[in-house]
Amino acid sequence: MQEAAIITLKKHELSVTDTRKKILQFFLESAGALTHADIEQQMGEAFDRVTIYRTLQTFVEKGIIHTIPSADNAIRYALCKDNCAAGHHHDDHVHFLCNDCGTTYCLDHVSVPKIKLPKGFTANQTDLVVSGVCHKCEA
Amino acid sequence: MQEAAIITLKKHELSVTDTRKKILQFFLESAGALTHADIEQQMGEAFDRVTIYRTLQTFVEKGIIHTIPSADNAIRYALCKDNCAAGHHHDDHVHFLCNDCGTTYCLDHVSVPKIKLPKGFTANQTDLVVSGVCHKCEA
DNA sequence: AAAAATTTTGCAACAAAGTTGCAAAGGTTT
DNA sequence: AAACCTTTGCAACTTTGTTGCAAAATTTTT
Repeated sequence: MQEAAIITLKKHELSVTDTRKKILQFFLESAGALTHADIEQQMGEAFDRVTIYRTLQTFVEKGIIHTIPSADNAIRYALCKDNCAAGHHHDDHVHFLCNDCGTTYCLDHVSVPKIKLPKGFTANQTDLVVSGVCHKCEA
Repeated sequence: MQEAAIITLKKHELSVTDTRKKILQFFLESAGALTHADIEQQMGEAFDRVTIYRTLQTFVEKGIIHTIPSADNAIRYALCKDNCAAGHHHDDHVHFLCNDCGTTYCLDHVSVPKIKLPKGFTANQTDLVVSGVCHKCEA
C-alpha cells in the first residue's frame, strides 16, 4: 500500500517517481527522523546517492519534510505535519534524540514555549532538542 | 593582551601553545559562536586544518567550548560559561541563529524551560535554538 | 638552564559527505 | 503515442573530517 505516498506527492505538485515514492514511504513507515545515511542504507543500491540528496532537498522545499537541528554533524529529516507549508516557518517542534540508539522522536504533543528575545530580535522558528535516553534504551 | 586565554588554558591543564592561544583568543573576541570554517578562514594559512580540528575537539572535551545544534550542516562552537564542567551536561543554553548574517548568539539570560517527556524518557541535555533575524539585520 | 619526557603540530594519505553538468531515461500533457 | 518537461544516474569534483607518524614545541626533571 503506497497510496498515501502518491497522494502526498501529487498534493505537493511533484511528479510521481519511483525514488520519491520509496523514500516517502520509508518516512511514513519510520517512527522517527532519518538521516541521509539511514535512507542510503535502507535503499541499498537501488538509487544513486545524488538522487537521494536531490529528493530530500525537493521534499524540504515543498514542505513535506523538515530538518532537525542536532549537535552532532548529521542532518536529520522528519515528516512535516499537514499544516506545515513550504516557505513558511513551520509549527515548532520538540524533538528527542536518544544518545544510545540514535533514534530521533518528534514529540508532537509537547509544545514549545514562547521565548522572550532581546530587543531587535525576531523569531522565525524555534527548535527544542532534548537529548537523553529513550524508553527503549533505559536500563 | 592574551593573558586571559593563557589563564584559561592553564586552568584546564592544557599546554599553552600558539594554536590554542590564538583560537581561544578568537573565541574571546567573537560575540557569537564559530564554525570550524570561520576559524580556518580567520587563521588563514597559519595553522593546519587538522590542528584546528584537534584543538576544537580538545576544547570541547575540557569544557572550554561546547557545540550548538543547528539545522544546517555546520557545527557551531561557543565558549562555555565558567560553571560548565567537562563531561557533565552543561547548563542549558538558548541560542539564536540569524538567518541573514549567520551569526549565532548565546542568550544566556533566557533560561530553558523544563520539558515534560513521555514515560521512560530521560533528559540529559536540552537545547533550544531560535532562528530568525537579529538586531543588526532587521530592516 | 639544559636534558629528558611528554604533548602537540603538520604532513600525507585517506574516507566520507555533498555538489554540479549533462546525456539518457522516465513521467506528463496534449 | 508523440512532444514536452522533469528526473535520474554517471562522472568528476569540492568540501569536510579522520588517522598514523615523524618533527617540533612545550613541560618537567635534573
